Amino acid sequence: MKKLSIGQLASAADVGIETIRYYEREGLITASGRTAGNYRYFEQSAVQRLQFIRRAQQLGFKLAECRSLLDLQEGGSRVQVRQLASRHLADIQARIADLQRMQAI
Amino acid sequence: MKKLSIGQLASAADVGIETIRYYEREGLITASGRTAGNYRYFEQSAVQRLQFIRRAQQLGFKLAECRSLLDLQEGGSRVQVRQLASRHLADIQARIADLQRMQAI
DNA sequence: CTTGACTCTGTAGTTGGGTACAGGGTTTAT
DNA sequence: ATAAACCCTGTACCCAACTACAGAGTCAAG
Repeated sequence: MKKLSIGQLASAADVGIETIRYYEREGLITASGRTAGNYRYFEQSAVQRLQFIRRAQQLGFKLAECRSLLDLQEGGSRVQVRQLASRHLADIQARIADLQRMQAI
Repeated sequence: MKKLSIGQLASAADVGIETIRYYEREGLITASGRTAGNYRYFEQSAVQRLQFIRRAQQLGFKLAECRSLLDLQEGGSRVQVRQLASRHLADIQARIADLQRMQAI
């Protein structure tokens, strides 16, 4: 499969280039290599990875939590990912119920 | 009903004193008055107001959005509050569904 | 082979949402 | 009446998560 430059990845995943470099520094994503001229290149799967991060983030996961989720995923322990995620989702659903219960809303 | 000092309000609503003063600066809460010695005092209802803010925040509302919600509430337009909130909740639920749909999780 | 778009590192600035004093005045319990 | 606990303003600092350069090197279309 064709590799992606950082700019191509950025527009495919709809995030900024600087954001990708930031995520790399924070250990959330890794370029699969560098060109002779030191340009990063990424696998197509990086698009999904970024989308995963974005979604988890929108659900209130912090970047460090996203990293944990991705690490677990990497280690192949789907069960743990599911547990971590559903604990978080349960939390969110409780908060929603909470808010809905408030007569003010 | 007995009024609350900022410290009493803070512990009743389980937020920091500095946070309350910050919310006041940002227009999210107002002291109902000041003592002769310039101490703020708050109504009991301020506790609910702070809890409302905290809950909305945990659901991903920004402080400015909380302020809008509270303003609408103040204006008595429950319907608009409900609309704004449920639009947001729908959004969250869509994101949850989204994440759940990702086979990765 | 040029030129314009792209990327590199490094550093600095921004925004949102607080949190921490300093240096002072006020309340309250005894 | 006095000491401990509380509160005041103002300013500065903090963290997360970006975002914006600067100055220099690289790539690709014509």
